[in-house]
Amino acid sequence: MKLQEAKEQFIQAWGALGTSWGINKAMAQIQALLLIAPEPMSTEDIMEELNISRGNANMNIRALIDWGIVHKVYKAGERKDFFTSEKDIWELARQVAGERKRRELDPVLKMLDQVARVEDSQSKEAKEFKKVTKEIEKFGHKAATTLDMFVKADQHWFFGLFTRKRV
Amino acid sequence: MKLQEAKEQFIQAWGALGTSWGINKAMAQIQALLLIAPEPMSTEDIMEELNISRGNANMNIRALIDWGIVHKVYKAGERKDFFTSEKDIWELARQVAGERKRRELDPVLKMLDQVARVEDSQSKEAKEFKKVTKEIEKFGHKAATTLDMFVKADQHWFFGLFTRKRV
DNA sequence: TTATATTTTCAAAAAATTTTGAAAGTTTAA
DNA sequence: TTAAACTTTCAAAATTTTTTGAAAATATAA
Repeated sequence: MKLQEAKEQFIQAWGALGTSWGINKAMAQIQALLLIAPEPMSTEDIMEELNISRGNANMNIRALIDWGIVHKVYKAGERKDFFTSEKDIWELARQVAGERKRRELDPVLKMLDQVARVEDSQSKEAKEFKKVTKEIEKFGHKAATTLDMFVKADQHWFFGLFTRKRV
Repeated sequence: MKLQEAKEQFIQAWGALGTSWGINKAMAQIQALLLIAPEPMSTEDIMEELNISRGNANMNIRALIDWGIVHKVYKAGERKDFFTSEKDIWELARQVAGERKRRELDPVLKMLDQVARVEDSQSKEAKEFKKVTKEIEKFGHKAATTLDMFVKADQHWFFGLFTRKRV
């Protein structure tokens, strides 16, 4: 396989994966492109390589920066901004996991805490509602703890948990 | 908070959560509704409660069955189909994790294996490409192993790993 | 069998999301 | 200062995804 073909396949697959995880295609593809780029890229480089507009590139680069996985780089003697991706995959996964927890899991836990205070608790309906939401809340808290550990953990320790023999 | 209000809040939050994980709103909301329903529901019950069309209800119920988290139930003397959700949250999470691994992670690993066979490996570009994709592949395999463990694991053992003291 | 109930399909419509591109805003060099 | 380089914004357009609803298909009872 030629390099160009391989790159295209990688970028397109990464875009498709992003899509099924609620991340828009351009954003995922920019991330993929920066991952495999040996040098920081400018907005124009990215626009050209992915065939996307300036506005699209700009917005998604900033979203990636907001996620903490792409960084602005200043090049001496250059006026434009350049961008690189975090390249350490463990670091990337930690960052994404931490952000998604904060943005999605934490608000759901808050909501579950709210709805647990349902007044009625005589009816069959209310009983089932309370039971299920409490179970989800318990699970959610355990997941939150696990994610917090993951975010702080050392890669070798973490994966070791699943490859070493069960005690 | 009144039960009706709590239900609505739960269902709408679940729908929103689904959306940010690449699952459509109706599908996530049907799942939420069945989770808190004390009895199996018919397509009509679901249509009415969520204000969605028959086609929409039908397609998404089938998608949920396809994911293995909603089941058809036959009610004696009734002609229509009724549906329930898997209610055990651990079981639900296992099922979803297993399916997503199969549908998304496995194909990406296959792609990475493909692109690793890039011919050129002299250029800086090709070197970086190989390096990064190999790193992702290694990480991906570890994630796959972890998911496989999760899917087979007992809840208490699994969460215990993160709450017990590190050895 | 026939009629009725129920489910499925899918083209078209609606809604949601993404992308564009040009204008406005900002920064930097001279 | 001014002007050029560069970045940001956002309304409109394009695209993608979801939803609808009615017709077709299937299943069940009489």
